[in-house]
Amino acid sequence: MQKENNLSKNQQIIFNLIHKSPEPLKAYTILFNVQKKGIKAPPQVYRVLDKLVEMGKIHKIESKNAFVACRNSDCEISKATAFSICEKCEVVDEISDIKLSKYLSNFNHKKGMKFKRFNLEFFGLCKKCA
Amino acid sequence: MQKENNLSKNQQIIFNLIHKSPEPLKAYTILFNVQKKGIKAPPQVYRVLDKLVEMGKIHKIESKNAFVACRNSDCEISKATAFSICEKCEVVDEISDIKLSKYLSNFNHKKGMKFKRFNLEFFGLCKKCA
DNA sequence: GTTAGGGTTGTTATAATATAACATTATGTA
DNA sequence: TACATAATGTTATATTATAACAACCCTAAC
Repeated sequence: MQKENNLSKNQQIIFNLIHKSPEPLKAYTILFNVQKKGIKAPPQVYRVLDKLVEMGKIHKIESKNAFVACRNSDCEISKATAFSICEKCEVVDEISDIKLSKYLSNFNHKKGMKFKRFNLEFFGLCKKCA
Repeated sequence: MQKENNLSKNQQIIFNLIHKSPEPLKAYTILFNVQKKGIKAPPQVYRVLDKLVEMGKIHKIESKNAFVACRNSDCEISKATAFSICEKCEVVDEISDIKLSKYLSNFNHKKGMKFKRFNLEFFGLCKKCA
């Protein structure tokens, strides 16, 4: 079992890269950037990405097939994620809004489905691009 | 300009297929199913899908790269979409909840971003699978 | 210390998803 | 008619993601 916050070599390399990136990174962008560090093939990247998502260290922006580091202590292992995405400059911000998070976590589907997790993506123009 | 609700041949073929499907359809599944009707290549499918999304006739389930017909009069050209997704049987339902839709449409980001659109995906187990 | 198990890594090949670029045909409208 | 716009057809290719298998490295139990 993975120790808390104790990342393996490849996990650390890829997490660092994503963490210091101001923008979401795509799997192959990551691959190109870590090849000099010995991570040479797609499966190595995708495996680490899956693991980091599972740990809640990063999130996948589904509409962009790209990954960002988690900046939020409220999303508890990626069970409640929300992002704002600028359609022009493509800046992505993780939204930390406890009210929003609670509202959605308590939302119950009419058809009796019990939700374990949600992902919300807002699109628009950021302050700079508006 | 496309007349309201007046679909072209390929659009009609692909919309019909998606509309009558109980589950989200992927682009290549669609392609295989319409090849007998003369739609032979991926770009033909993707173009129609883009157009139908733009018209609000279908929605893309981002986490599944699949498409469902819009069952909802409230999402006004796909500006406010929400889905429930069963992680076991993969059933997807479009959520029509005016309160939820209003709540999210009125949500304002702290950083001053003005949202034009959102997409929300809930995950869990449906009644049957729970 | 050895050995068994789980997690991680390395590697090759290939599957699945999506778009570029360009030629052609239809449709609506001045 | 003639022009503009949308839709279609086609080939090739780019991008995103996984299958499958071998090897390695812990560490906990015997």
